[in-house]
Parts: sequence; structure tokens; C-alpha cells
Amino acid sequence: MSLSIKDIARLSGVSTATVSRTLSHPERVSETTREAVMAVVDQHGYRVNSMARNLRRQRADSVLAIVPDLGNPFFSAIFAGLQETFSAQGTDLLVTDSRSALRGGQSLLSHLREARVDGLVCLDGGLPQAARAELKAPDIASRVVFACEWLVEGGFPSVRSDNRAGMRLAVDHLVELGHRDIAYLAGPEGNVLDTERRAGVVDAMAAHGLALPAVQFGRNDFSLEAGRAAAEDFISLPARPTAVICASDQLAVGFASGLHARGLRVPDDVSLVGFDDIQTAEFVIPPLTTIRQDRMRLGAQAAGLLLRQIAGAACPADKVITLPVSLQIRGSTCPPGRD
Amino acid sequence: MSLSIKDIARLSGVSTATVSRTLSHPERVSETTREAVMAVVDQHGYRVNSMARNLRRQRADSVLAIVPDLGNPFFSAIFAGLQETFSAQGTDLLVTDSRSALRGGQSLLSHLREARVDGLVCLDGGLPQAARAELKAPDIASRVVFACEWLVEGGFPSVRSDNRAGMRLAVDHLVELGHRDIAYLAGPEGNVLDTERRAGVVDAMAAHGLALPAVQFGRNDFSLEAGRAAAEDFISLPARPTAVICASDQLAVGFASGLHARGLRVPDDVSLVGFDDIQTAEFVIPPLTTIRQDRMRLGAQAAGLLLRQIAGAACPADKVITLPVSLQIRGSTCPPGRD
DNA sequence: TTGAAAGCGTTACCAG
DNA sequence: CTGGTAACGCTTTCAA
Repeated sequence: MSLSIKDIARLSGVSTATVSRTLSHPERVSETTREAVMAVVDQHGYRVNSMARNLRRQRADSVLAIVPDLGNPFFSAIFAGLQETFSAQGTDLLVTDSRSALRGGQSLLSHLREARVDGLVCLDGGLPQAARAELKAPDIASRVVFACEWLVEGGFPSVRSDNRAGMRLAVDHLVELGHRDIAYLAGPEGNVLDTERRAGVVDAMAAHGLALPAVQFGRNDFSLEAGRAAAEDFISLPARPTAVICASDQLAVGFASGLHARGLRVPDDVSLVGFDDIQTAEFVIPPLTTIRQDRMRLGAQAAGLLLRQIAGAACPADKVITLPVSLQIRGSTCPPGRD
Repeated sequence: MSLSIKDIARLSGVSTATVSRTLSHPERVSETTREAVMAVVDQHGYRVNSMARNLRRQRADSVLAIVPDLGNPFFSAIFAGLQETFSAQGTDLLVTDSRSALRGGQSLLSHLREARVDGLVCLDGGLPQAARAELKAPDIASRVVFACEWLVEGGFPSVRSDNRAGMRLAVDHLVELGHRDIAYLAGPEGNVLDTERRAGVVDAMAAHGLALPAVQFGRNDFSLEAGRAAAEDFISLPARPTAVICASDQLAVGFASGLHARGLRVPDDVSLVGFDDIQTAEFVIPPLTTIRQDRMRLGAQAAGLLLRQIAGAACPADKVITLPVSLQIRGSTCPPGRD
């Protein structure tokens, strides 16, 4: 077995209290003892047992991130941002997806309730009612923040991109190119991001005296597959819009792939704008014009916010940090009717 | 504060020992007491404090996964596989990347040494020497497994895809199409995956009486950017190969993008084969012919292996689980000289 | 500046 | 089947 604080105390001829102090509050110990103790510590490679420390200190020094789907590569950049900030503060990052977390009627909060983590960062705005209700328990709510997505009904601080502004940029860009007939390829029905982005499109178009076509398409999820499937619907549309704004880059890439398979060209036949600026957006053919959101920064901010919450900083339950987005003009958009 | 086992004991008129038993070993308690205790537990929503439990049980019920770069979406599928298996066994998954883990000369093992986790799954075969040495400490080595990548010098059980077989499939496919002049777009120098995949290509070509061109290109990393940059080199090659096998899908997609920008068409001018079958491979234009590795399964197997190790199952230090791969023929390959 | 000792919340051994 | 009671390894008063 590895050494305990008792061994170090014995080996360096002081009490466990002093060893503990040397390690946790070196300034409260005389220089000579400190050096003596540290010598023994280093020599034996002693490390405090964090379970014991945490039990005593009553905290876990770790945080749980919950995503809708761990397999979705979209979240990796957010993880990177979370991790960077957390690890700089000595906090561990646990990850899980909503499905596993909720499996077998388990509570979303078991980790919090069992004192395994100090807080929760939730990236899933589509939690089932039961789970949402749980989160609102008074001693819990102050230790969760939402990132990227959020709960429509509010109640938690959250960090998100400026989805509306993003869509305004997209619409303005297309209108400037000369497009009037613009469609919105929707994400999953009821998803907060989809709602917000659609509203952004509608508002921006209204500002130009335009409106979305009555026919909707999309409405599955944000995935590549959904995008490809939507291409079929698009093709059979009576009057085909000259441009499509997609609720996500994945949708846009899938959509482009579907169009291509049916002989329609981007941007010649249809201009395409995505949302997210995922890594591949710049590398698909043609490169995707899109709205860039800084997912890494989003993660970092969420982590910072949660850390402050945990540390006890008062934070209005409805605090929203909105991150700016920007338009990346690439090859998937051009003036209409260029054929 | 939340209730402790003492409160539950008092409330249900039994000892803490009995409450503990009811929760951990229900069969060792009479039905009547069990029911009485559970009633109180449910009524108050009591949950054991895992820090206390873990301190007592001397385990953490959690595992740390170390990736080279958390921001790389390639790993998300592996995380999903890891998480699925771990969570089914009540084990938490912590994630970090090598950079954060090693920051400030910190030990890779601090988590293990501080008893924060029971084991390590390492997805980074390129750890610095110091870190590798550490991992081999006798009490440590038996609690780490490698997944996807591995250490050239061996020493740890690992789960990996059959990289060589994959490249054989790729070469056979191209040769069958009529290609003789095939190049390999390399990954990062010294990376085990690159080494293995290159060897796979070389061997398979030799079996057909062919050899790689003397000129190499690639040699940065597995990224989209590296792929695009390689396209420049490719274009200035004296005798251009008719087909290129890429060390990864990201490289292939970036390469295709670079070729496209320079007016070369895939597959008409160059056939392209990737490796990994990332999600987007099927959706880029043209869809990428590639070698599919099941990353989710890879994660799941690694998790299972580690769990068994932790549980004390003896496992030869050089145990290697090799997962089959398959060829996905899509639009990026065709017979040479079709123009 | 240091040490003694009381916990932190569980579990598991040992009696009964 | 149940209860008393040592641990688990550390931190933090409280006194000296």
C-alpha cells in the first residue's frame, strides 16, 4: 500500500497536523519543519488521498458535464473549453450523456446527491420534465449552469451563443447577394436552439420585408442524415428557394450531399449557410459559409461561471452570458440565378 | 445539510450498520427491517455519501481517460463507447487531455496516486518518456490500458483496430481498380498508427509487386489542415500517383479540399482512400472510400478490459485485442485515367 | 509554531 | 439477523 499521512509524520518526526499544514498551508509552518517534511514527502513520493481530504473538506473538486449524446463530435470543442478552465482550477471533469445518466429511472442528480461532484454543467436543453423539476431543488439549482443549450422555462444561469444575431448575419448576407426566396432547414422541433435560430431568421427577413416560405422542411435533428433526408423534400418543393439557411453545419453538409446526389449544385443552384462553424465546414466542397460560434470559449465561460457558483458567488438564476458570433463567408453562397 | 446514515438509523430505529447493510447487501437483512429502512430512505430521499463510502471501500468507482486533444472530434465516438460500458458498471468517466494532465510538470498519475480514480485508459501513444516510465510502476501498470493508440515499446494491454488489415483492404481495392502508382499520405512521424498503417500499405503493395514512390508527403499530423497542405506538395510531384491512401479521414478530406482548390478532381484525377470512417466521410463530396474502424466498440472493449483489470483479473501485460475493420467503398475511388 | 484529538459518513468485523 | 465499534486518511479547531 501507499504511505499515509501518519507515515510521513512519523518519518519526519512531527505530528500529522503539521504534515497536513505543510501540504495545504505551507505558510503556517516554520521554514525548517516545512523543509524537513517536504524532504520526506518527496523522497517517498507521498500524495494526499483525495477521498479522505474531500470527505473532510466536504467537496469533490469535480464537476459533471451532461450532453445529449457523447458520440456527437460537436461537443468536443466545448469539452476542451470546459476542461481547460476546470483543470486550471484543480477541478476534475466527468462526462456522461443524458441517456446513461437517466437510465433505469436514475436521477440526474445522483452524482450531486451522492457528493461525487460539486456541480453540473448541462448541455442538454431537452431534458424530460422529471429531470428538470429535480434540478430546481433549492440546494441543487445553485450548482448547475447550462451551456450552449438551455431550458426554455429558464431558472438557471447559462452561457450561449448569440443565435439570433447569427441568423441576422446569415440573412443579411444572402439578401445582400440578391436572394429573396430563402428557406430555413429546421432542427429538431422544440429544441431551444432551433426555436431561437428560426426566430432569428424570421425577424431578419421581416426587416427586409421578406418572409419564409409556408412549407417547412427539416424538423428531425441536427444531424448529417437529417440534412440529407431534407434534400429529398427540398427537391420536390413546388417553387424552389434560391438559398437555404440551415439550423446547423451538420444539417448543411448532409443537405449539400443530398442535393449533390440529385444533381443540384451548391452554390450555383442553391446557396447554403450553416451554423456552428464546425471544423470540417472549411474543408467540404464547396467550403461552407456559416455562422461561427466559439465553442471552446463557450465551454470555458460555462466552467468559470460554475466554479464561481460553487465558490458561493451569488448569481441571479436567470443570468445569461451571450457570446458573439460571426459570419464566415466561404464558397457555398453566391448571387442567385448564376447558372 | 443532507441526512447521513446516522439520521436514517435513528429515524428507522436500527443501527447504522443495519442501514448500511440494507443499502449495500439487502439480502443480509430481514425483509421487515429492510422495508422499514427503505421506507425512511425513500421518504427522505437519502443517498449514501460516495466520498465516505469510497474512502472506506478504498476505491473510487471512477476512471480517467486521457486523450491527446479533447477538442479533436475523432474521440467522441470512443468516449461514447467507454461511457456506455463504464456507466453500466457504475463507474464514472473522467476525461482530460495529455497537455492539461502534464501541465506544470504534473504527473500523469496524480489521479491514480491520489486515489481519485481506479484506473486509466490512455488514448495517447505519444506520451513523453517521463510519463511512460511512470506508468510502468508495478502498482500502476496493472491499472492502465491503452485504446486506439498504444506504446511502441509495449508493456500494457491495449485495444486497437486492425490497422494493417485495413490498409491491405485499401491497397487491394485500388489495385483491383487498376491503380499501380499509389502514394501514402502520412500522419505524424513516429505515431504508432502511422507506422502501422504505412507498414500495412507497404506490405500489401509488395504482395502485388508494387512499391510506394520514394517521395514522401504528409508527416505533420492527422488533421484537415495537414491534408490540405499536403495537396500542395502532391501537385508539384514530378510523376503524380493515380491514387492516394491517407493515414486518416481528416487528412483525406483536407487533401481533397486542397486538390479541389487547385483544380484537381477526386476521383477523376486522383482516387482517395481514408482511414477511420468518421461520420462525415459518407457526406463529403464525393463520399469518401475508407476503412471503417468501430470506435464505439473500441471504447467499450477498452472499458471492459480495464474494469476486469481493476477487479483483479490477471491479464498479460502485452495482451492486445485487435478489432476488425472493413472497407467502405464510396465515391472517392475509381479506375485510374478516367478523364 | 506545534500537537492532540475530534470528526467527515461509511463499511465490515466481531459478538451476541 | 442485528448492533457496537473500529477503522478509512485527512483537516481543523483548540490548547499549549
